[in-house]
Amino acid sequence: MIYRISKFADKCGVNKETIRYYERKNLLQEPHRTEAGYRIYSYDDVKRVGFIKRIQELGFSLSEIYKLLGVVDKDEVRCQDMFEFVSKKQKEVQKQIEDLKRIESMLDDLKQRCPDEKQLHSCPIIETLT
Amino acid sequence: MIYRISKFADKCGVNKETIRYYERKNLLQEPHRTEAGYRIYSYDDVKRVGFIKRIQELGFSLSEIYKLLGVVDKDEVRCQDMFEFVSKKQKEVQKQIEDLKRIESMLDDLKQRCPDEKQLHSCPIIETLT
DNA sequence: ATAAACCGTGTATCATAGTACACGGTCAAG
DNA sequence: CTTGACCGTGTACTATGATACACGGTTTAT
Repeated sequence: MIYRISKFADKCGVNKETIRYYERKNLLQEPHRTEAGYRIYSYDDVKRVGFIKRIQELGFSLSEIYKLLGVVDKDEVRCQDMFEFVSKKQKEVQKQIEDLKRIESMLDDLKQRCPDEKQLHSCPIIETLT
Repeated sequence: MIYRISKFADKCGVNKETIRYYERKNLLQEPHRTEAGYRIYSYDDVKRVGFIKRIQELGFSLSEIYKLLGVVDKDEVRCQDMFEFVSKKQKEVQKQIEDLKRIESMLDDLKQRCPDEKQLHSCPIIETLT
């Protein structure tokens, strides 16, 4: 199974410009080419893009994924390194959750200040924030 | 109390380019000018930038703040509108928290798959995601 | 009087994650 | 054998929230 870029992008569920973009960003190594210079991809490449997309959904940026792929591509100590990567990201996500919870309760606070008849009063939210 | 842009930006705790940027984005109305064309600001403007910055920290984007300021600047029904703005943002933040919690538990799942001696095995995280 | 500090406008740049388009070559079907 | 679909490269553009810089005019301090 060998694909040219359009079919490959379809298989991966992404735009073909995204594939070229990932190549420029070195998330995908230079693919083999036909004699006319067309990129050709294998099913392994589909799996790699799948990996990128799934880990991206877990909150990793492309530059983090680039480093992570460096780990994937080397055999030594990758298990240890992956564990650390994931642990670090987990801590970041936990912090984001805490931050958002604080914001959520501040928004709730603001709502509590509103009078019951919202037509009749000056706005305490604006006053609180000014 | 009247300020030119540098002192004004200092009072607001932002860069003066940010002030000009907010003006371009219509978050600040066109300021009065000296005869030489220099922008001049009052203490009310400091309060307005303070409002922008505080509400930005609550997760509102500048384009949302732009709409919100439209509410602030009109007197009618602003209390009702503010309440709705804040409620809508609160729901968004709650959703973000839920999403991040799901991600956090997925990251935790991945960690659980790791063997105890991280040197010795192939990496289950990579296998799971591939 | 002159240098330093300040202000104006316009444009460019940063990071992030792509998307779009122009221009030209290649390939397959009718 | 020509048309349409596909591919290549390079460049520009999207949104977001600023930040920086060049070039020229103004104000302030010494």
